[in-house]
Amino acid sequence: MADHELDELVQLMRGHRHVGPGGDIVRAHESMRHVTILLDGVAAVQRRLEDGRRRIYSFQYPGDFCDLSHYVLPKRDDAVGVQAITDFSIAIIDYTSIDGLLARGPTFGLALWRATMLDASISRHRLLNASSSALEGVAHILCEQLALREKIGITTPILPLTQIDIADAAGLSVVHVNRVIQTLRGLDILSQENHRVEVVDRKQLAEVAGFDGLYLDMPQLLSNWVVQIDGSPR
Amino acid sequence: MADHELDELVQLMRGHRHVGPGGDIVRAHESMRHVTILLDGVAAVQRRLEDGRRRIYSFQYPGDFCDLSHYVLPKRDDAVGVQAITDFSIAIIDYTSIDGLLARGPTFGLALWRATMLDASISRHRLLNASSSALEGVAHILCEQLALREKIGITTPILPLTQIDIADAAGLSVVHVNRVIQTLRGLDILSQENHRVEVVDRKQLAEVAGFDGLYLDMPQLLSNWVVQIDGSPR
DNA sequence: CGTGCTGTTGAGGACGATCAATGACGGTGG
DNA sequence: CCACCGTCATTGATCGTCCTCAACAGCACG
Repeated sequence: MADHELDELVQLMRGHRHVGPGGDIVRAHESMRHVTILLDGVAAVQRRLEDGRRRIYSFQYPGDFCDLSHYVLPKRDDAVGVQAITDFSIAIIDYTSIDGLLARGPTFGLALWRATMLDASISRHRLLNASSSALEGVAHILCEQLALREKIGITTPILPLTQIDIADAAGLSVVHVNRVIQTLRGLDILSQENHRVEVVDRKQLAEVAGFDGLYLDMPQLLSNWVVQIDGSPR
Repeated sequence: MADHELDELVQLMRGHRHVGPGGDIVRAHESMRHVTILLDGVAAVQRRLEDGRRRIYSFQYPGDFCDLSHYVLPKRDDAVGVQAITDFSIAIIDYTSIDGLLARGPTFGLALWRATMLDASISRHRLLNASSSALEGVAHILCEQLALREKIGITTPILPLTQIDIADAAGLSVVHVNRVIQTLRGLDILSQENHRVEVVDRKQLAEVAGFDGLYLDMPQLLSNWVVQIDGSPR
């Protein structure tokens, strides 16, 4: 997508809003008339089960669309919601604006299609990952998050995720995630500091995880641009 | 997508081809200049790991596109391939033809985007499913396959999958899948006949699986039409 | 009539869940 | 300033699920 097309998209954004940690951005079972774009912060795409457990499908960073699926498949109700992990802010684009851009030519549609394909690809990758050990699984999630954050210019080795978040993303119990983290600390991959997930040896982490990173190699990413719009420090 | 648009698509198809069980339709690491459409038979979207194991991401039926992801993300190499489960035949559409249709207006692009979104949605569902028990997992896969087959007019209660296929799809060992199948037979959900997966009590199967089926409720499915084109019995 | 693939069965062991209790930290109100 | 509470992190013990290894039976194929 060329620069002037990004500009057009940006000009359609309206209604900035702030949300605190734990707040819902996209509630399940809610019908929408606009898509939401994450401007700053971290969010979890998740699903709540009847018994109160939750499953995190992916994490989102600035530049990600939160609820494109509702635009494409409005009837479908996955019971999938998006929840704030940290403080953050969002912008909104009306469906009618999207309609207009799509009608203009195939470029914009291709870009959105591509974004969805990437999501699907990452989901598939998660499936692969799911069948391996807990150590590998957790390490893989950490690698993936580091890589995703780096792509949008966030370079701290400290991840803003609680062990609960990691457990729900990895499909493990919190207790076991804790033990895995202890192990990673023992291997000098995570810092010794308690109450914090800080990666100190990324190379070894990638080795433990069997992390490839190729699947994140996104040609023509849709991200990278919101940073310029928002300009807020992170 | 309206009927006349489907017709256009059909007219762009060329190069029918037959493949035997076990054959590759889409090999990993291969660059393409066309997309492939499954006309008849069953295929597995899978990935081979270094150690020889394989992981099945999904099964495909007539009307499914085998390799849309290569069109959208040509650079990306997931090492994902498509393999024949049964005998089957395919057709081919050149990238240039797709380009042409996309340029014509947003309808076609939306349909393809939607198909991808559905894939992503099914992948996510699989992730949910993965964290539950083996019994639930296998039952869920069986339900899903029955539902998918029904959508395109296949109503036999006999699934053409080996226990190995099911194991690779569920992320379980073959041995354990066998035991789960024994259990399902004991519950009179599967037929007693060995060497065959035949569902006799679908309702109870759905109950065991916690199967919802809503996530397969595809508005404006891209399938259903190849059946009319090909006309071959199944 | 061997050879190979799928399915079946048994025994032992590793991994991760669950239950339960405690510690560390931050915020709130008396 | 301190007691109280909620959330997150940590640790121990026990138990169930599922994997691995190993052997064998049925069936198709040449």
